[in-house]
Amino acid sequence: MTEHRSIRETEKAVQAKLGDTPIRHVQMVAVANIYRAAAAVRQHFENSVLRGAELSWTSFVVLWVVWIWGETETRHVAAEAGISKGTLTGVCRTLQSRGLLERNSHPSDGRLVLLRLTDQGERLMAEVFPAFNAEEVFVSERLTDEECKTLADLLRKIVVQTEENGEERRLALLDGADPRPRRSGRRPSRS
Amino acid sequence: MTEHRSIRETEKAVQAKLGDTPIRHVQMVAVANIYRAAAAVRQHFENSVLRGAELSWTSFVVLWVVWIWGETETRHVAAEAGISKGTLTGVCRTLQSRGLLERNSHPSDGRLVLLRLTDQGERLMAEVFPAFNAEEVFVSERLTDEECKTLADLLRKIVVQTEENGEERRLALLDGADPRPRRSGRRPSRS
DNA sequence: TCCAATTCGTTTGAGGCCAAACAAAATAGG
DNA sequence: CCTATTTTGTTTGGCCTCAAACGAATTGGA
Repeated sequence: MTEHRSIRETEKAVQAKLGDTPIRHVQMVAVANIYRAAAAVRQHFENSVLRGAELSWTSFVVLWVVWIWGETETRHVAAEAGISKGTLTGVCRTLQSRGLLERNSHPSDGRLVLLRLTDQGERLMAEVFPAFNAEEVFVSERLTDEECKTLADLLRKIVVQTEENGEERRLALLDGADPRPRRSGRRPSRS
Repeated sequence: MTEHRSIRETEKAVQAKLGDTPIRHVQMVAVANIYRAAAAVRQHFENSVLRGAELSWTSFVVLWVVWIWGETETRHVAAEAGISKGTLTGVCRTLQSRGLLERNSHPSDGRLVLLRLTDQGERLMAEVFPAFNAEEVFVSERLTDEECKTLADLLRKIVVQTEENGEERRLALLDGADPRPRRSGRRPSRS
């Protein structure tokens, strides 16, 4: 499979490149591994359980949120699934066209849209979720239950840190300057 | 910011939904948090250090790999960066067009392509990497160095598990059946 | 009772993302 | 030699992804 260079080798190469610049290694390795693990896990799920159900990771997560919480406003679904509202619009379109999801407008607030699983969506999730959990168990097979808890706990601290202090930090880094626009994205219509 | 439902609430809702079906919760939470943390961290980095340099997460990782290891064959870069070779082709095109990366053919094996940073790429990385590491420190601010090591270690076990046993597992799950093609992707030209 | 400000979901534009199909090159085995 | 087979990077097709722009709807003041 994908063969990576060893941690030790990498550290040495980094040190050689940086020389004097002081680098905090443990944090570097921790963050790198978060991302590597997330990619590996996602890959495995998409190519095992999800492939059979013709679902991408994201569509599964969206279905999961709506399945667990019942009829839900899109803004909550986007937040819970960890995707932008624009992305959600597209994913819902796909799921709706496959007959798994239903979109209804809110009875009293015309801006809101409510999402609900169709019967077919319910049936799919009842079948896929246990298989999904079985893979969660598989990928964490080398961890004890206790270690899983520790892992979840440490990761939660990182999530909380970025969510609670991230925005302030980003502002501080800009130090008054205007944030650069993204390289991609919609441009102003005209001035 | 994004307000999530509490773990406890979620567990309760899941239990209500699943009722009898036995679910391994600690693994579920651990895997969910890996993904949540990866997304949160990536978001923070893209909107802080990387935004200023007009780099996406992936282009940064690609530059980083080539920076650390020097002139490298594309297949190694893709593996190290954790992206598919097709994705790498596109990312390289972007980086090359911005004058940060150079592509040279291998002197003795005509199939290979070698990647190298341009001087401008070198300069950019020398500037961006320390800032990047500072953000790695920021997101792990609530963890001690010891906890960072533990975190990296637990995550590594998950990566190793999926990389060493994932393929076999996926084959076992199929149990002889042909793997379904992806929903998206190139179709056979004609038969 | 307006009318400004806010809060939604959608659209837009550019890029990232993968697997499978593909083409070019190198290697292996007669 | 010369033909399979293998190994590379590239192309393709369909989706995901985000932030900013946008329009529709609601809310808050005066």
